[in-house]
Amino acid sequence: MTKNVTEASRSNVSGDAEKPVRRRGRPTGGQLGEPRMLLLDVALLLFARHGIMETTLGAIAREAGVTPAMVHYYFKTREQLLDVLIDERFVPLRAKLGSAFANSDAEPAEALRAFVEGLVTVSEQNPWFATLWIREVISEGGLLRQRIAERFGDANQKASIERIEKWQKEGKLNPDLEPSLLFVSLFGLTLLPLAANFKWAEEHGFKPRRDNIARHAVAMLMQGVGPV
Amino acid sequence: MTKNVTEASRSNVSGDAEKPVRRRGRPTGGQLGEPRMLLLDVALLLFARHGIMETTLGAIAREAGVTPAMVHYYFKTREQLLDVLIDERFVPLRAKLGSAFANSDAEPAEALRAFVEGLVTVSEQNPWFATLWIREVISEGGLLRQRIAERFGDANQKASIERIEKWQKEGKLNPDLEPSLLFVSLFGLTLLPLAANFKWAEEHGFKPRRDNIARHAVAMLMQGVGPV
Amino acid sequence: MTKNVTEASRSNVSGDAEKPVRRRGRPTGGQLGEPRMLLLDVALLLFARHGIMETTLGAIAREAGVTPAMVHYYFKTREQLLDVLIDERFVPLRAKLGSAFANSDAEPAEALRAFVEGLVTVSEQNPWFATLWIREVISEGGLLRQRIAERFGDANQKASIERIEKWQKEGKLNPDLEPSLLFVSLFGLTLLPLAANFKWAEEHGFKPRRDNIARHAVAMLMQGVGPV
Amino acid sequence: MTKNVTEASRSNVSGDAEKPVRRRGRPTGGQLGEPRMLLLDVALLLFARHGIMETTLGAIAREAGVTPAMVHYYFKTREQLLDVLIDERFVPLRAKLGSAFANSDAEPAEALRAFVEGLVTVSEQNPWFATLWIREVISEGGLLRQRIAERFGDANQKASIERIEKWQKEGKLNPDLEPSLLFVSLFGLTLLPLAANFKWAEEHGFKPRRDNIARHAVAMLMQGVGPV
DNA sequence: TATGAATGAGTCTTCATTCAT
DNA sequence: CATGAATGAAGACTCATTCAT
Repeated sequence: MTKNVTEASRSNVSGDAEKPVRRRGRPTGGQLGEPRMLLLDVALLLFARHGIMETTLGAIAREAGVTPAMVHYYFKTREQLLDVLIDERFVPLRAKLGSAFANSDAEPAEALRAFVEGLVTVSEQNPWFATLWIREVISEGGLLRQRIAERFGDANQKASIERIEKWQKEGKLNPDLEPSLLFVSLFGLTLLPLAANFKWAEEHGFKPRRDNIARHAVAMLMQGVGPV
Repeated sequence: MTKNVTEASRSNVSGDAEKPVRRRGRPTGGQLGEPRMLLLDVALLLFARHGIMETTLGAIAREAGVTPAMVHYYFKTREQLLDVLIDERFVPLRAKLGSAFANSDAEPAEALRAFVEGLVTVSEQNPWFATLWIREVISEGGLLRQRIAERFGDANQKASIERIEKWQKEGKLNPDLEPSLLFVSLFGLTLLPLAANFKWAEEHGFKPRRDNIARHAVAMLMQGVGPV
Repeated sequence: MTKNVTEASRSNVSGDAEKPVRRRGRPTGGQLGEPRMLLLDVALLLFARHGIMETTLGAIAREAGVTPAMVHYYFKTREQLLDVLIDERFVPLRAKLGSAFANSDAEPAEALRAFVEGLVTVSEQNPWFATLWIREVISEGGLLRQRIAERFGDANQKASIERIEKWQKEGKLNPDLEPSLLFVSLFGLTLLPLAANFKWAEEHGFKPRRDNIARHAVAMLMQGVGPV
Repeated sequence: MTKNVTEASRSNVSGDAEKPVRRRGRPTGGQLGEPRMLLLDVALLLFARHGIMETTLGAIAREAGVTPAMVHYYFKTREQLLDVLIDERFVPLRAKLGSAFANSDAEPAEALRAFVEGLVTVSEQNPWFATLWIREVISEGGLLRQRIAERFGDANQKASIERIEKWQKEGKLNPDLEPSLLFVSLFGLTLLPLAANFKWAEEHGFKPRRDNIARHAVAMLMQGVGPV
């Protein structure tokens, strides 16, 4: 059969190593829904690497070694792919983080430290987390922001803020802090450095400064910049 | 990627009025190069609102009330528009911030506080600054990151880091901090909340919590979360 | 450059009916890759009719009764369409012509006559051949020139030239000829008249002067203009 | 004044040396209509170098060191530029060649030889002649073909053909030639090699093989390929 | 379940052309 | 005379999406 020029000539345009997660060849068999999971993984990887809008369904398909039509087959539309990603990947993490804090009856400072360390741990286990959270969740206009907000009423958030205010009144927390900003600050001390520094799959082994980030964030948290 | 999905689904996602900055009608007279400046303004506004890749030249043109061909007339390519934006809008701000810190011979903590307040001030005067810096400069893969780096060698950055290390050795700064992360933390304490909360030009009057953000950041900076 | 001037002003410049090769309606069924071949045919037709640069992908699509996007689907870029055209249409013909001459051990004059007749035959069977060869291969700056040269090292050409020199030394060929120009002359005696006169597919039946061209060229070749 | 990126960044895209004929700076004074002539020269140069359709008014303007608007000022439209070019540059040459032949009462073979040598001479003095004649005049669909034909009724051509037929009947010319093709053949023996080999202005001095081309063409003409 | 073929809508870009100055 | 600014129309190319198989 005559073949179009298409695939053959497509060159890897970005300088990235960009090794496909999996390439060609029939799926290795496996469970039902396997390709679906693969596609979600690949999507997260590329979304984090290049941004959501910058990542085309075609790119995801190529990286996963399937046809663009198949991405469509599984998720029907780009929008729905995002929805699925949020429901199946973001919400669980976010819930875990949230409840860990909400249920802790540790001392305030200790609870916050635990939260921060939880953030770093989660990011370590999910390389896409920091980048996507910073770029697409926190930032005004981020593509995931509204969706996540919808699926995650602000009851939670309100409770947290009130808890902080209570702690401040009890003299257990720096009273100059702005309760509504504290959580953003915690993200800023952890996810932002991670988003800024994370070198993707290309960096085999040697994950740099992970510990440092946690230690640094905790240091800021506990004491600020001033000397002991 | 296609913009149509976006367009279709973001229809005034944050309730923005999305009123064009200026509409039709002959240029209001004015200085030479006026439209060029208008276009740069509009571009920054939309880049910050929706992200760089998400913003088409056509969208900029529409918002500015000109034809897409005219955007092209002034900047020739999308790439060059970015370059101009960086050279004429980012670099000056960045230089101002940098030199303010570099030349300060105040006490460490005081210098950092000044830097943080400078950041907030700059962001106040340039509504696009926080969002774009967080999304497109700091974040790995951000579209402005490399360009800005190119135009802004790391000599500067290195000097700052060494200065911090020196301060730590002199016992003037919390020794548990990671020098290379301190600046990212400062961005995280200021720009991140700004990027997260800023409601654009549409919000006439009532600029919320600006003071709070500076105060909160300084509080974190000076003392951490702990009570006095 | 703009096509609109052209389009507007060449409206059936040579009285061509300009009937599309095929119009709308579902593909007539048929073999796999059928549209690809159709597109190649149409492309050659239009390239020969109007020149390569003057022929837009859109024009090819229109003529073939498909969407511009589909041309793109099959060839991805204009450049690649040219490459395919060369590889699949030009190179085979050129190879046939070349080898026919190279392998002939006929007398010199006879070999040249055969080559000339081969040229005319090929042009008869491939209406686009003469025009495109003259305009885009031979002429300095022709769009196909370099590409064909790349795919067709000059080893061949060199061998032919040396053969001619040998013949001249053996007294079997007019010694006043310039070996390196002989082949161009042969093209000039055959393809140039063809390129100048050929009325395209539109002219059903009645193919004018084909025989004459061969006869004339051979007459010039064998004897020049002088009387017997 | 703020300057658009436009000019500054336009890079010379083709590998050609492409030294502008004249650059910037006010016209050096001079006679009325001077720029007009310059523009015609530049246009012919570029048309021959890159083809007519491929050459934009902008390119001509740049090469001539003027604004695109000025090209327009002098010629109003692209179409009219072509018309002017034909009237002022082609027609005179063509007339000279034609009348030289028509008025010659030399022996047939001698008249043809003179015509051929005239062609080569004209091409030598007008580097653009061969290429443009081959590509845009002789070739079916050439952009100049129809226009030149219009301005140059075929009375002339008919007369020439009849003259040739007469000569044939008188036994003064090879009777196997096709009268209507003889002139095309002459072009093919002279202009085609010239069009194929001409290296533009870049080749300072050293004009290769010009003499050879005339000699070769005459040799073919007088005697064909056969040995003496 | 999967995909090759096809397309409509949209992107950036180019260009000839206009016009006020 | 000359041009900077502006634009409409078109060009190549991209992409999400559909659909028959």
